[in-house]
Amino acid sequence: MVNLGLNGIDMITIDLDSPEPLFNQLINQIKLAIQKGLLKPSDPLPSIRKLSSELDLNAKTVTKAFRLLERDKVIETKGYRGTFVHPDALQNLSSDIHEWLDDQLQETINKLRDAGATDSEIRIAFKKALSTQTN
Amino acid sequence: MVNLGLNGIDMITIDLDSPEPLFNQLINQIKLAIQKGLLKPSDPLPSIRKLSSELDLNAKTVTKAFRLLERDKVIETKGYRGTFVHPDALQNLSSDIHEWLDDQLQETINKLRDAGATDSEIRIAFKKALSTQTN
DNA sequence: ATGTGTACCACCACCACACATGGAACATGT
DNA sequence: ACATGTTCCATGTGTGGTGGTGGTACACAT
Repeated sequence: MVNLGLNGIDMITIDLDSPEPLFNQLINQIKLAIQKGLLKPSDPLPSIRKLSSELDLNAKTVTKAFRLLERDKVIETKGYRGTFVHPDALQNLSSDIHEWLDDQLQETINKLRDAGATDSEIRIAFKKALSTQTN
Repeated sequence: MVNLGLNGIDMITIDLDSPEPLFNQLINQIKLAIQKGLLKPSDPLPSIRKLSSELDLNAKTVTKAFRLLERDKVIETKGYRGTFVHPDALQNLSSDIHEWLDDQLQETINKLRDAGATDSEIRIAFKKALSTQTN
């Protein structure tokens, strides 16, 4: 369990013993800090290297969290200038693509099942379709 | 490599060293025999126990092949009376749901990817959707 | 030089699944 | 009694994905 005081405020809590993936914990903690107002839009975030060393995580883990947060427009990376809270972060906190993902896949799977496909066959076809690159 | 003479005709060839799953080889061999006319509609097939012992396969493997062949209406199991080639087998030989399966899943996955979803996220959502029972 | 994000290499532990095996029991009908 | 398909128990092996770690290197700008 590691706490990080950022801007003089304790906001990041990582539990190394939790079954929850570390990068996911980090994502949720940052979102929570923004929602609580501890981090405001356009505020600077610690660099990947600083966060990884202070939280005692690998840089790759922090990088992964940042990459996903940026995709969802919760943060903004500006190259050598560092990473910042996205101006519209508050609006994008709840924009979860996961529910939509679940619905889409559930719909497709129901259709395939109705056609008589075995779950095993669906899994195999799914693996094949996913491994097919879209290059 | 095992050959089975059925009705005095060699028609089943199983390669134990092939990467192709055994149950799949069996399915294709039976379909091929029907297509070639070596097995005709309403012809009787060897029992699961006989086939498994003569081909040196486990009964479960043969059972799996038979179950899938029956789902596709290529064969017909009549309980204690044995298993027979389906009367409409020739029409159902080409009814491969696999191509359709591949297309459906590829289409869905492309849509999800375009929406920015990670392959990992897609996999997680897929697993969740598949584990959701339709009872 | 120093710091930023980013991209690649490799490795390990864990877990879920596919495939196949073995054995046992059941209901069916002859 | 006998043979049919069916269904449950269990085990093992191999494959492949995930999460995480470690290191190195690059382009960028101060």
